[in-house]
Amino acid sequence: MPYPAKTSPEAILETALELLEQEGQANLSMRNLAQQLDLKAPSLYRYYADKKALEVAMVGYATDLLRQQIESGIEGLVPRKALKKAAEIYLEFTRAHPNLYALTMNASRFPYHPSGTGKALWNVLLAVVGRVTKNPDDTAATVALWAFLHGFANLEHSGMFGPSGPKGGFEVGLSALLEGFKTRAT
Amino acid sequence: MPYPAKTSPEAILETALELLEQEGQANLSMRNLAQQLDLKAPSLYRYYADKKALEVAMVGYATDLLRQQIESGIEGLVPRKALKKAAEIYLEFTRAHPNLYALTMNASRFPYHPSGTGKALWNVLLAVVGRVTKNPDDTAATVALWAFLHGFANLEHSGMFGPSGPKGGFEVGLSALLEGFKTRAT
DNA sequence: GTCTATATGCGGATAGAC
DNA sequence: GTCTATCCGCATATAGAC
Repeated sequence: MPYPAKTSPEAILETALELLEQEGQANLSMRNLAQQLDLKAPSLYRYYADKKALEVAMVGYATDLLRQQIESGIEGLVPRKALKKAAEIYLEFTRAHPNLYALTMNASRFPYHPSGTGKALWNVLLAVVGRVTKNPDDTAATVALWAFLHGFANLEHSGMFGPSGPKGGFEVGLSALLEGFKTRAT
Repeated sequence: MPYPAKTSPEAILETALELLEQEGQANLSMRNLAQQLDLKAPSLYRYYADKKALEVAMVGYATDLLRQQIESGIEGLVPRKALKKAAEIYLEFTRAHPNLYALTMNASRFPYHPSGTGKALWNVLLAVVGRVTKNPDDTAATVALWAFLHGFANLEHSGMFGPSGPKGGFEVGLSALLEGFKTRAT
């Protein structure tokens, strides 16, 4: 008869995030998570209906955090600088939380849900790009930037660049896209 | 006492490739694979030491096939056209074999091995980009292109573009990169 | 609210008979 | 070369006692 409760939805979420980053997605099991919280696995189901519900919460946290970091990081910058800064923050985020980012983007398992935190993040990127291309709803250009950022982060995290590394590929690609987007504005 | 053998390394590999595309990576188990071949799982270990060895063979097949398709597809094209064509073939490949492509690029599990088929594929991309940037060893630009292609393919396959789709983002990004690469040549 | 015990299912891989 | 039988481990999730 433990009072008060030994845990909470927030504590579970926090611990899950830590466990994900430290042990990787493959080791994020309800058993391991419970162990970290000095609990047994069945107790977790009082707070999250199933594992997917917990993952949805984790993805929501991730997209919200990234959006916040970008929004505050680009404040007061002119369009071009803002886009570059947003790209850098995005990449830094994928480096700081590689497994959380992978979970977030591996979300083909979650049904598309337009009114989520992912939509808010998308809108921030859309606005940043729009200020450069002079088109506030430039889906195509935003998709292009997103693809580049995501691809670079993913290849880097997967170790696909090998021991020699990307050799300035990020800066070159970002500059080229910016150049192309400027042309697009005229 | 079955003579001749009921299977072969080649037949196993082929069936594994089919099974991967049809059922997805999660369902590619030694048991399922054996069933497709009218075998029992233990028999497979006579031909591949373990599952990882089989996956290595699959990745080798994928990178080799993609390299071949790009090489023959760009034959006789001028540099700019060749790069565009190579990018299109790359994307088409990821659409034709999404799960095989994912396995190939998910290869952080495989140790980096410079003398594999992946290196040959990289060299083709390097040459294609080099003809545009007038630098036969332009690692940075090749990384940028690769990141864009991989990112776009990955986001598309994950359903991250949502119901509205990428809205021309591929063409816009590719043109922007090409534009930037041309500038790089001067 | 947490626990033990369990249902149920999956996977990779091996030993040893035939 | 293929098989049966098995070991061993992992997982999500539930029932019901406390």
